[in-house]
Amino acid sequence: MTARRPQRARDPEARRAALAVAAMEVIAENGVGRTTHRAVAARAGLPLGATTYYFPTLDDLIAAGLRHALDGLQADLSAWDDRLRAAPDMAEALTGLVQEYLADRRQVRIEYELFVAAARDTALRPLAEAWLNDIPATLVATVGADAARDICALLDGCILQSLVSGTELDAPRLTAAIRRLGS
Amino acid sequence: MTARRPQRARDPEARRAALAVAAMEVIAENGVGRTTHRAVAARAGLPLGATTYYFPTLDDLIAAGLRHALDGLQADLSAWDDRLRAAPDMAEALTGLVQEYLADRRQVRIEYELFVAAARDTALRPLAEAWLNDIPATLVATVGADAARDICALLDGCILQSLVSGTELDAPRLTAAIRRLGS
DNA sequence: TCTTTACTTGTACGGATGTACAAGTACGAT
DNA sequence: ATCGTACTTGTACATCCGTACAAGTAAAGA
Repeated sequence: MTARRPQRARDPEARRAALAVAAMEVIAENGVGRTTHRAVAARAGLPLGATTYYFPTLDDLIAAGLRHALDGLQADLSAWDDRLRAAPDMAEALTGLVQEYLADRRQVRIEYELFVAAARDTALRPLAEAWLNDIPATLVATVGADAARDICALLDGCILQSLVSGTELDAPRLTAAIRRLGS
Repeated sequence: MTARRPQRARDPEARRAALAVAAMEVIAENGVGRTTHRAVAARAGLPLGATTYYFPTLDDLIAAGLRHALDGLQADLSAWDDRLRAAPDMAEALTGLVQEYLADRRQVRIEYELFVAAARDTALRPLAEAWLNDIPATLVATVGADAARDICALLDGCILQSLVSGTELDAPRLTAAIRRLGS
């Protein structure tokens, strides 16, 4: 209408990214189901209209948030792989990485939000599968594809337990369990 | 106001239960975040006002739905334990039970809805922990508390993978992994 | 310089939501 | 029989929702 307020500097790509980040944060705090245009816009410090301009529908906005989170996770995973390759003891190294990962509960919550959302909405399934199937190459090279998959399942289960209970990880126990599965 | 429609037979306890069941179903289909008074009432075939009469707030209604689901899960778990005790091969029996469990995706989705909701809302945490800590006694008796916990984590991870990917469980691989973890 | 296009922003609108509540009704206690 | 209480039900209301859109503005190309 009137638009008295002066326009800010134009930087479409930065806006798109800021909205994706804000969406990710809102999802982590409120869950996919309670993520709204307005909450994301407020979090990004942008007007409501910006959300619909860059993301035609709410599902697109949520998908962008989840995709952004996934990018971060995959970057983490790549760094993990490097550190695993250099580690003297793979099982201990893996346990340590999981402990680090668990330090930021926000990120962990997002991961499981994605899984649950994907279980219900098939459109999100490729996104979730991408993360679930992204197994450290070094792990595969060391223990084989099957054992690597088993170990990842074990880690997912342990992460879930820790996330829900809010308790710390039992590191020695996890290390021992990894050793049993990898051989 | 006018209430022209004739009242139905009174059965408060049945109503409360029907609402909990309906809430559980809506949560499984739409997720905790998209569960509303109206959706639950419609599902239960009851008027909107019934929901707020029996459950003062929406959170109470959702908690009732989750609690109801949890009761069902724990009954299943108890049945599992009986069958485990009678099974000749514990690892194979466990795998079979997981396969049966995965047959009803609706129930599985609810479980993970509960976990994710509990991760965000501490009020739900005791509920989620109750399920997570409910480990078959027979398993504990056979392999010890630590290994039993490891195995449960592995199962949770495998269930998650199957839920997200929509694929079947790799039964022989899971059986072998369980054997490795059970010292 | 003028025009076109891409971006920004405030507002509008039909509909859904959580919750409150008044009006009506069965049923046990007296 | 009547009375009180617990239950039932329809409706009201303020608020929030997704989305649409018109008005305004920068920047690039002619």
